[in-house]
Amino acid sequence: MTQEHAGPGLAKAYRPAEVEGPIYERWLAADVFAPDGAGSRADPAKPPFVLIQPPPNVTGSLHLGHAQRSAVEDLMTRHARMQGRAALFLPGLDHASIAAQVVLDRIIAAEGETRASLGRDRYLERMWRFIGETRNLMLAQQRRVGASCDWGRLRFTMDEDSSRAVREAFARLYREGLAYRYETLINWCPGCRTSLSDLEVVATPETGTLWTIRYHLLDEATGDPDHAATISVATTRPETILGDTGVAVHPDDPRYTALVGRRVRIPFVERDVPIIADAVVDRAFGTGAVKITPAHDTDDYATGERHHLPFVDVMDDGGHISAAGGHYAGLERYAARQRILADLQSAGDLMASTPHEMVIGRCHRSHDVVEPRLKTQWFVRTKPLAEAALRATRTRRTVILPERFEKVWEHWLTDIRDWNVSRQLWWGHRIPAWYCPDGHVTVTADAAGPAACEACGRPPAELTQDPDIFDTWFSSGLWPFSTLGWPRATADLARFYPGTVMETAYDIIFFWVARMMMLGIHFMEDAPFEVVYLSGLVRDPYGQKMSKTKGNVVDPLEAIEESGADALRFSLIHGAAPGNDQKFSAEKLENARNFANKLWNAARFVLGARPSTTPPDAVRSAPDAARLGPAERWLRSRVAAAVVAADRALAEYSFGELTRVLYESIWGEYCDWALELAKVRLADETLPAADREATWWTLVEALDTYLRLLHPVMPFVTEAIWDETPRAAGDPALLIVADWPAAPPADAAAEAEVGALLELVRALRNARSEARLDPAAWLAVDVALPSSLGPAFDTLAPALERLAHARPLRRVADADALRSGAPGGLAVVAGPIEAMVHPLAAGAEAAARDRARLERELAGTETQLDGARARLADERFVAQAPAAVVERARARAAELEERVARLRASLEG
RNA sequence: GGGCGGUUAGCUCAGUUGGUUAGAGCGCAUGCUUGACAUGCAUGAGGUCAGAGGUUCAAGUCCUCUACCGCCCA
Repeated sequence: MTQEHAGPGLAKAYRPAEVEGPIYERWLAADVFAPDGAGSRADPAKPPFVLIQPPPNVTGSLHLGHAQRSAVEDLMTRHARMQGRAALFLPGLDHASIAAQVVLDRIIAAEGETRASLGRDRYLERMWRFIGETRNLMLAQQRRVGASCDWGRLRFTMDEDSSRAVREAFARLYREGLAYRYETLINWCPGCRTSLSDLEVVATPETGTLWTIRYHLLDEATGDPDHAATISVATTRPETILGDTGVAVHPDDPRYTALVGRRVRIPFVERDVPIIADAVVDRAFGTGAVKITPAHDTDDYATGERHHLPFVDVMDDGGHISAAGGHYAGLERYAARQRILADLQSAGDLMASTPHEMVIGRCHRSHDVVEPRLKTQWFVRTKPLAEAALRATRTRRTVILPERFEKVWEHWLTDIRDWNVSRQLWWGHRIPAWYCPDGHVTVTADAAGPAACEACGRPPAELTQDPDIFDTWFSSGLWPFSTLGWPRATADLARFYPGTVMETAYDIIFFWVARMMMLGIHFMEDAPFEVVYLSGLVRDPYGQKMSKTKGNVVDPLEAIEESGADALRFSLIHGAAPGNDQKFSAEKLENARNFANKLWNAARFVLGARPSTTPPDAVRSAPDAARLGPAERWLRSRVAAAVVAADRALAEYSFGELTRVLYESIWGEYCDWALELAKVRLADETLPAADREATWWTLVEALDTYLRLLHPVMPFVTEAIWDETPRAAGDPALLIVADWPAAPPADAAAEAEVGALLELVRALRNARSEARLDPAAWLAVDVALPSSLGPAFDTLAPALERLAHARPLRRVADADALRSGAPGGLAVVAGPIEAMVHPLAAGAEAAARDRARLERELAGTETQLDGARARLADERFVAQAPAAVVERARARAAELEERVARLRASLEG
């Protein structure tokens, strides 16, 4: 594409598939994505713009949510780049520890393998092979969306730099006493065979069963069970009977006072346990007596600690009963439950069973019921870190958008509990802790491991590394600085930390944003970003979350192939507000595609309408102000308004507003009016060439500005058109690095004059339509207008004729002259302008319809006038409202009065 | 149990610090092969802004309560 082929060189319809690929290649070749690339035009005096991409999970293809977020991230990056800031959009991929294992487990299952059959080393090999395949696919998808990432700085959460950062971060936390190893009750997923953080457990309301079970008290004399003396307990989990080490009642419960201190025999495991009194027991629940299983229940754990009860773990890692469960050993936990219930039944000790509404914790990956279990795990002490994160948001060092999320942020960080970072998985960062046979712990950031046991000096050969890996969010939490080279003191780290914006979906605000804030502030002594922009979720047209299992996932590539990347981006940004979910629909996509096509065709017209006197390679400069007509001045003023509105929307991160402004300006003003007004003038050979040139340059200037404003949202089509658009001196070769436009001054007079004349065109069209006159007929129209509009009218009359399909459009002296002409005309009132349309053949029917139209208009206007008068009659309004508001109300009332008078005159005349 | 959000045209959604006549897209109706575009053009119909109360000269917008829908935390 070259300038010589401008206009005619553009195809009749915009075909994104032919345009997008080559343009992306040109951007890459020009090296404009990197803030320090050869093609960068960044001003070193301006602050850099840094957006580290939330790394998508490397496990699969991208969905519409990714496309939406890439679009928003890219929009911000491109805007900043055009403002002359060094803009870093750093891409990445996440190894997604547990999520990846779930995916790979499914794949190898289809191959007849299991994690166990492969073993750790071969499993990890298989994983690297798998992500080698998905990785390139995912990166290609991002390019198709148009993301202007600095691919040279691409990072992976499992690459060497990230590993170094993870080891260093953990070693420092350990030294500072912020990481510790401890045995306690943790969340265990038997399906994933790993512990989970509290966030990964999903509280699920379910209807279970509450069973009442009878335990036999021991005869105090013989120590044998007394078949007559029993205590009944209520439980939803009979299988945990095997781990019971106590029965508890409320200390003030008279039903049981006499039993406290007695012992009962736990059936099947034949364990004798005490009846204890503890205020934690809810007397109203079940029988008022509860079994205590300290190793399998959070509340029981605390009770067990208070009363020094033994902790008996009766399950294994796969959720089967362990050897501690006697002859139930080996049974899956729910099978064991059924067997135990049956055995209780036959023993006569199952007293009742009732449906019970309860909340069950399930694994957010596998949906297995999470088992509380006693395990030794690594924890991060979060309290001090969370306080620092709260300070950052409270002082507005970091702002969360939309602001309402700051409330949940406050709440969660205030009540935060320590973070279990150990996972019993294979795919992830190995915990850099080594244990010696004496139980000493050595933590080191050294990739080679410790030189000796820190405590007793035993050689490395006698030390064993912790088999566990880190929660995937631990490495993610370091992302804002690990990506920049930390812990090494790199130039990137100095220049690009802290970042500017963190864009992510609101559903991972705790998983991720909170951890980045905590760890960023801790290690870098400054919050990792200025703004947290939380996107909503993209749902299907019915409001459902998109998921592979539901089969309602829309592949962004399909949408791109169908309608183009720009259309997809626009449709995902248009009408969306931060933090609000949005439904994706084919109609929105189609509308966006139509918009791209509209812009394309407008450009095709403008570029093809170059006056013959203007050379094809002419350098663009501001049009000659002395030769601008009212339409040109009007357009320039409207463009200025668009720049102001776009700047405002961007400053407020209101990207839906940005697209709304641009759509309305480009389609509703530029295409619908400015181009149509210009057509006549451009074709008018009687005008001096310089006038026609000034008109054309005004159109080109406006197009150029719109392209710049729209580029961050629709980068491909704008770049393609700009390639054909005359450049100004100093413009770069590519729009992506062109300057963001500055708003030219507004022209209030031109806006008022042309605005009134366009209103006349609308009123004439309306009159013709309402009277059902022949749409093809050129109708003679007389116009009476205030003298202030005279010059603009005279200049624009030929264009107005064309737009209203009215010819001749004659200016008459005043309204009386209007009515003194031939009878049978249709009266039209448009603001301060009055007109009389003369139908070719005066029909009684048309006249009647026209009368009805005028009467409707009069009635509506009178209603408005009544309202305006009532308002002004209110003394309190006049006294208390701001003077400007009152003034506007007065002007409004005066205008309505005039309008009513004109309509009345028209009806009478 | 605690908290947050939503309820605006047939559908999907915007709506700035309260201030003219509440907007858009799609859909609908009536027309139009007007030389950039039928992926288009013109005109039109369609809303007591969930309900009730309050603050204010003025409320879709602020406050209180209610109903329904959704989400988060426990």
